[in-house]
Amino acid sequence: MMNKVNSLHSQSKVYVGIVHQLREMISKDGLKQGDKIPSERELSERLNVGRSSVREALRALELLGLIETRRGEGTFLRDFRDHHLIDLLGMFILQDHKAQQDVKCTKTMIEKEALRTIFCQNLDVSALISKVAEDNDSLTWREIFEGVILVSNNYLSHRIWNVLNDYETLIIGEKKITPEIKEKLLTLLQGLENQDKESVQTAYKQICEIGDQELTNSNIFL
Amino acid sequence: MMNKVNSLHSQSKVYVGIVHQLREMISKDGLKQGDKIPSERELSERLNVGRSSVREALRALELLGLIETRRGEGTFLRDFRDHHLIDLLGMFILQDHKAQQDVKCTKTMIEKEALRTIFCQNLDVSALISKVAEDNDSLTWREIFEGVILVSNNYLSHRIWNVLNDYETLIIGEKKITPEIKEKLLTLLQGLENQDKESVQTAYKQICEIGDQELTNSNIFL
DNA sequence: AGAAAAAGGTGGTCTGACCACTGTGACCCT
DNA sequence: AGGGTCACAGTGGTCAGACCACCTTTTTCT
Repeated sequence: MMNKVNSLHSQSKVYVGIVHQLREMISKDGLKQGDKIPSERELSERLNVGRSSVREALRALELLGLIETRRGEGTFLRDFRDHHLIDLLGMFILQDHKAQQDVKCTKTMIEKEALRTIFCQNLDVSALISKVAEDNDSLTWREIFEGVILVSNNYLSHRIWNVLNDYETLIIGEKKITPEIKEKLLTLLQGLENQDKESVQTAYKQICEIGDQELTNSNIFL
Repeated sequence: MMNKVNSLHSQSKVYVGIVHQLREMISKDGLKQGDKIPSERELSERLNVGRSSVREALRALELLGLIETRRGEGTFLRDFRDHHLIDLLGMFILQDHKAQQDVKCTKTMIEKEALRTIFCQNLDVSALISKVAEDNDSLTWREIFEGVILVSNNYLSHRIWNVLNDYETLIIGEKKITPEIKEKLLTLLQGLENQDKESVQTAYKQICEIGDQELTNSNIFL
């Protein structure tokens, strides 16, 4: 008898096939984060494969942070934002300076594009402005730009940005919001609201410069 | 008797400990890409763990693209830049939210950024020009823009673009290079070479419009 | 009814077995 | 000596079964 996994992905190893089966299963059954997936033994039976192969697939996904296993309970889907790709990759490619630079460029690209979209479509940033305007010291860099990108309404970019930001944070630590940056941020956001292209551009550029400056001071890897 | 892996990472699961051991082993022995790492059985013995646990760790790293296994030969380190970060993200993040619009926007963003980089740094695109200029009917859309992005020298963006392009191709099929587009492409590339910002922008915009038009004709999902 | 004990399910790990594939080296024939 | 063949050892790929530790649920006892 032909087993399901191999019949669909005949050239792959079993565990890779299982990863694919799992993905299909998740989307077919509409599983969301926090939902429980079948037990290892049940998967092993349903897919006609050994439990060790199921575990190889599951452990791989777990290392990536896509699933979470709780002994005695079962295996559950995690919030995809929580994946550990970053830690893993960082662990292995930390020494690659070019990679770091690529991360920074790509992240900046997404931020700029988000600002551009907001500007061109004149999207509402008033919520962000009041958030920044609040005298809140616990405000993080991530919250701000995550907000910006969310407003620009590109889910995919948001995901990618999150990954890149995690990576950067891992390497150089959390960026602080200084009063100086806060001021520039307000200028930027108000520029977006008032359709003042010039001030948006210069403010963003200044923010980046300040960030870079801080980066070179704190990056122990450079 | 206490085993090595658990003595160092007592709270972790065994396979996670093995991943760490492996990383240390790699840096201590100065292993480079292409080098062979010990066999599963030897690792199992050296670390005092079961072979299945070793395999769970190895399979996870393989799924990430950090190592490569060849049956009958052994396990080898891969080029770390070949990691599958993006592919995996694509597989699990793009699955349910089939936000085609997001894919298109993000892909366009990368292309524009690449063009901008090439323009600002005045990078050499003569190779691309001659490639397009050749009367070669087998020229694909992918080849062109992959070339553009490669010239811009952002590996990470390149990887992301590849995934997005694959995804788009899967949904709407391969884009054809019509003579009209070919002409615009040449205009664009020559604009890059001659530092003619205006013609680059308008040519790219026109290319996108033509592409969109074709897209709405052929997209069976819309 | 409430608490304690037992049972069943789940992931975590190890062992041993078998298969398919690869490289190597001994062996044989010319 | 040269060239080819073949058996063997090593490697990853997979499976089955056995424990263990832990959690939840059910049953049992007080």
